Amino acid sequence: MGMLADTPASQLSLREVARAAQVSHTAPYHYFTDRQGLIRAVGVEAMRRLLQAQCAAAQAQDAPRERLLALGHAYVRFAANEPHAFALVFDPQYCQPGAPAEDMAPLIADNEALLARCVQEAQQVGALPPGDPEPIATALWGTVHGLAQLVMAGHVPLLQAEAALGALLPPPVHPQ
Amino acid sequence: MGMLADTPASQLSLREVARAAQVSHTAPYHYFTDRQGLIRAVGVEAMRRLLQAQCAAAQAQDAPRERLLALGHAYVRFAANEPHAFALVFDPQYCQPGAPAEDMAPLIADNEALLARCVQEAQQVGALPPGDPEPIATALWGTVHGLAQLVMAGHVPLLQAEAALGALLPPPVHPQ
DNA sequence: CCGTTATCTTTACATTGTCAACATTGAAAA
DNA sequence: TTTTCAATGTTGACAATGTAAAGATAACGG
Repeated sequence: MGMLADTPASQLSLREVARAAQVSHTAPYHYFTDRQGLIRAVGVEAMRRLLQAQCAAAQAQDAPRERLLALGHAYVRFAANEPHAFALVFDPQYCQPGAPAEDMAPLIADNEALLARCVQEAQQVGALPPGDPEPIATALWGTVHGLAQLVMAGHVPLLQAEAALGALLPPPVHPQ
Repeated sequence: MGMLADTPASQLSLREVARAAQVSHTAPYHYFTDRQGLIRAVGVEAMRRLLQAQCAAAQAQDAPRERLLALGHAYVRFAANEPHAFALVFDPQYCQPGAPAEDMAPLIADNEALLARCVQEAQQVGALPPGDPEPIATALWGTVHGLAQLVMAGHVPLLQAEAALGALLPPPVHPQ
């Protein structure tokens, strides 16, 4: 019984997934305590993929500024490609950060560490203004997160979002 | 019959609002075609309030950079204070921008115009880099939108988000 | 007076999440 | 080998929901 591979939307019904798995409508109750339990599990799985996409993108770039940009692109692209999964990861109704699922918390920590590391490297190279890296990291997270959300909702096309990403990070000219 | 004043969450049931209005559970069908119709109406109302909050904040500031910051603060604060309303405005399930409700479209246009105006004024004063204002506006929208979303979801406390907002907009020193 | 319109009700139905009460089955324990 | 027991499933029921159809009531303009 290996469902979870479908994950169409966030508002799937227990009975639908049971039907899709050719199984009676209460069978999922032996694997998840709740409808929320099922959806949370799908959300954790999605978060794992999101983090992995960012890691891959970051490792593929050497220069700190390009690494930071690649991180943002991966974030936005993941949201554009798997909007349901992305929305689930950040839906406080299912995955609230106050009390994250046991297996969700380390993923969140890893992701924040990855961003913090990239921000500091970019600062050391002068691609970001010096000073406390925390508000800068928060602002950048907000930017990519907001662009992802706007692309998902259809307010901004993906290309425009990617262009905006590059426009905000200080212009690509090395000073001198 | 003037309900709509309650608007607790986005997942309210038709029958609940009917009960709250002391009315049979199908009475709302004479005012809204659908459950979606009801929620969409609430969303339009919320968007109206969001736009008005931004206008008020912008008018209260003279300097372009401070006006832009005030705009962002108003945006984030609205999301923090009325998360359900904010989430509704940007929930593509109810208010999809591809085919916005008739009364939603002008509000969106007004909001984009307001941001574009503030961005251009900030550029003229040197508070933002020159060049095509569109990607800059998109990036700034993304930033405030993402911070709003992260505050709502509980990933970032409101104070931290406001600090990040200030940290991203180029440092408050006038060049020279 | 008659017809129309707005407003609301009652009744009904399919779907959903959840629970309780069994069945089956395979492996560990006796 | 027999017994026990947890894992995995089933059937049947319940309340709540969204939606539809039909009718009731009142106001009001011709």
